Amino acid sequence: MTKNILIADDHPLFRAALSSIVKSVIPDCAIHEATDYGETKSALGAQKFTMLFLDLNMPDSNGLTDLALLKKTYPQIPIVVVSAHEEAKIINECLDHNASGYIIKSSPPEEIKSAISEVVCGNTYIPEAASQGDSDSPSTASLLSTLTPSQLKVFVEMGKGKLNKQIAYDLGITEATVKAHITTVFKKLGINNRTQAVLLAQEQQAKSPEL
Amino acid sequence: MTKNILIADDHPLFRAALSSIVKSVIPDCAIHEATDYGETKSALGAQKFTMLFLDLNMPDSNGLTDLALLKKTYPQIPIVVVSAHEEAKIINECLDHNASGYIIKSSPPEEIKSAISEVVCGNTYIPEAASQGDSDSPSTASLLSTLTPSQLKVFVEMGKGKLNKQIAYDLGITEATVKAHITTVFKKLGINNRTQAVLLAQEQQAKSPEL
DNA sequence: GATAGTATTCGACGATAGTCTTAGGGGGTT
DNA sequence: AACCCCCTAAGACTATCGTCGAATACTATC
Repeated sequence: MTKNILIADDHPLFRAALSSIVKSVIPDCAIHEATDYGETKSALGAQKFTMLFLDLNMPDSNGLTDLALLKKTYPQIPIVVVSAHEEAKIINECLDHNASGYIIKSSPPEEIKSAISEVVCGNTYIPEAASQGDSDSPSTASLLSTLTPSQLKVFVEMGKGKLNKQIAYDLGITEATVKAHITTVFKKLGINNRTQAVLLAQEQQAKSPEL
Repeated sequence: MTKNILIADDHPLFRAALSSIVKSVIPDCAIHEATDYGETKSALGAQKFTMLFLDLNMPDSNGLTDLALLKKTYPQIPIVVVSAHEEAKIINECLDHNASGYIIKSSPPEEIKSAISEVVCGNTYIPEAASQGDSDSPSTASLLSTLTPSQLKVFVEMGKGKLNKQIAYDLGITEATVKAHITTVFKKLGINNRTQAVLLAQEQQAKSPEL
């Protein structure tokens, strides 16, 4: 069976480079590309993919929140996060969100190859930089990963500064339902109003800044 | 007359280096140091200073917002912003806030010396990197600089996720007054609710990230 | 001194946010 | 079947937010 693979990155050169590496590891595959988060969502909705390479630094991306949202929507698709960052914290937060792997953009092609090989076999690839234990307090990322898909959607929209009424309209649900989700989200995150939610959402975005 | 000069930076080595340069340019001066934004405020309140070197990346700093607030509180004290950033946008936003100069941390000592010389003469020092014109749309920074001191204080507290009641208590005014300020701030910034204000405040902080 | 503009202050009032309770339908587990 | 969780949603209620009008005061400019 031909495997559909989606590469989501706003950098054309990097898409091409990653694409050629993927083809060398998996000759029997069809590679699709997305240049921003919107295209990524559309592509995932249009057809089935067996793997997704996701850059969290795309122009319209909400960072780790997007990873969480995609993973909730398509839990069966392995997601390999692609980023310039090497910090163990960020890598671990991605893994908290059940990413199947993490590729540092500056890695040598050989390392990227082995990472892809691991993931296609169903394993998780973790760069050496993330080996240090990081289990002090429940990270924001792990808190966010306890949110259900609907709760995450509401959280994301709330993080954009929208009113409950607007969120309800955009998501096609009632304002009462939005409020219900928000109340649950607040309890799960240990906060009690929406400005703190916005601060949390921003904090997550700050962890995946531009190159 | 002995000049009191305040160096606010969280990096001990850099404070020492900058201090020695300042002394070489102005032998007749007393140099004081602050390691975070809180200490900076305390020092400015305790005695008069003739110049302030301000790092916007200190741990408890709110970035450009702090610069605006300090400049509103002590308009007569020349402030030289010290940062690792070289982007013209950021530099221009600092100048929009009436900073008297901008020193890029990686600059050679000679350039720092000439910058200090300019500022002590009452001139404004602008690094070459900021020469490009940048007059497309009214920047957030210039919008923020239209806020009065009281309005800025409320805005900063709001950006921390506080309730109006808490802001009122902290600033020693009535909740009604806080609300009135907030309404004015919203109109000036062209927004209509506090979550968008938080997003703007975060955006300002994002422009002075860690080294 | 008169005037205009603006900052600061505040109370009143409508709008929005958030909690709690209740409830029906769907999916999965034991 | 009984149980649990998710999604949805309505009603009622409190809290918080945000706007408006109005009073005072501080400019500044004529």
